[in-house]
Amino acid sequence: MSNFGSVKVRFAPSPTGELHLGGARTALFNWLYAKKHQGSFFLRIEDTDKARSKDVFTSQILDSLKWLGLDWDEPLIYQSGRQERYKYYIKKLMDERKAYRCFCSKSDLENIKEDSYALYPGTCRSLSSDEIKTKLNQGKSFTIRIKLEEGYTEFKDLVYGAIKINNKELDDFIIARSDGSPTYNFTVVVDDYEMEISHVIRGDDHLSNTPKQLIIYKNLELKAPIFAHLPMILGSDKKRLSKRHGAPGVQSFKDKGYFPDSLLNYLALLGWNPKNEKEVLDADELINLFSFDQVQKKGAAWDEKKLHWLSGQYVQNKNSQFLLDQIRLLDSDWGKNSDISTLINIINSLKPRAKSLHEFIVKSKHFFIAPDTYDEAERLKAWPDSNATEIVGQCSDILTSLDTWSSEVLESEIKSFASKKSYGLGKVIMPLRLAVFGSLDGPALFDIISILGKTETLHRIQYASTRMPT
RNA sequence: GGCCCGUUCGUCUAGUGGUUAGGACUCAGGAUUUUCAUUCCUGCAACAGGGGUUCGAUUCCCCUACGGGCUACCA
Repeated sequence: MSNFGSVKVRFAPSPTGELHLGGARTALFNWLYAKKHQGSFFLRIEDTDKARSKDVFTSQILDSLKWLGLDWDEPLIYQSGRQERYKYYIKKLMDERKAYRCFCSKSDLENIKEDSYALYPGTCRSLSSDEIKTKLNQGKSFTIRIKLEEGYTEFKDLVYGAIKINNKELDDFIIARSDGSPTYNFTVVVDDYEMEISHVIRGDDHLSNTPKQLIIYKNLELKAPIFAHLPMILGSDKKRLSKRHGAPGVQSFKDKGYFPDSLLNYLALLGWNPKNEKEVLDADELINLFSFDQVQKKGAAWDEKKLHWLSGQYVQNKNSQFLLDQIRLLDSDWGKNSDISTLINIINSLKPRAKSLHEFIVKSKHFFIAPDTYDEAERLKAWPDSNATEIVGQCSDILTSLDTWSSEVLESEIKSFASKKSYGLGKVIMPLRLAVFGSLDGPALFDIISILGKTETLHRIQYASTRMPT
């Protein structure tokens, strides 16, 4: 923490799309840093691009942040409501002659520049006041450009270290458009200053913008914050994640039944490492361990397989009642005809097999719906001949005669039957499993039968026997 | 084109001027299990290339290649 005051950070999404993985990671690191230093975490909606900004995206972004548990401090800032402040600072620069009007039109600029890469040559930089007056009287529109001085601009990035660039590489860039609206680099500076942001933590696509912003700070004579740039998150093709390339939204992970804490955990591991070998870390641990010197400089491709694995680790650590509540949030109809204790039993039986809430829903299907068809390959495997049919029939008789219906009793009865007949256990269990569950995969057979109950189990066997080899 | 940034197993990463270059995910094989999964064990697999500096470089420096970013009256 700096000696100058408390840590204040911000996440500044533009509402031109939903929150995707990259944005979520940026928000997370800001949040972690704020929490670690008992600082504040603010949100600023950069909605000045009127054409692309939409309110629905703002609320989607806020919803996603809430879901992730990245709580922010008030107030929520909208750039669109701050036009007067930008004007104030632009006027200040104009008054102090640290910025100037540029009357060049777009086509002028195309002609002036030798090629499209060339810097603005400063055509209007030293117009006389008479010239300016004349152009103004002619009603010529103008932009406002910042006046660069010779020299170097340097700063120390918390992730990338010392960065130094020659101001010659930059030109007198535009800070206000011809309609008077400020450009991004300018609004960021004004906002971060007025919000008293101590640390600007953002994607490294802004690394090259930082010198420009520093020049604005300098011309405005404002104290600049500390910068920390985060490497990009890439897709599996190693390309930068962006809205245009179909970057997955946070919402889609919620829909797939991933837990917010597992996604947060995963995201934290992308571009940062806790410097120990423990990877399953809750928010408190992340906060505790977080540090910029363990942040990577290179982009990181995200990998759903690992997220899936991590999610599975979280499933194992959740209690079953919680899982039930969460499943119901995803699908309010799930198991609606069963009582709670049955549902808890189902969840328990599926727990080691499910890596997301969604998988509970998929894998539990045949607890609720009796199978009516059987996969051909599985039939061949479990019911190769009439022998299987006979075994299932004998099991059915045993089950019918049972009064006590528990996993343990079922197991011992079926096992003793198998050994009495000298059947391998698989010879008994496989055909039975297919008959009652419609699948060769799934929870322990005796758990299935015990959860299904006597009536349902016998029904299913009865139906299956009509489909078995004779 | 210019400037900035980067490059360790397929992926996420640890790491050091002298290491059998470590872990995790994935994948393969094995053990356990009534199936699947879990769990456990084993295995495959990396320092982009070339020059230096050095007794010795994956590690420090330079170049090249490759990748990314900025170079907008987008953010």
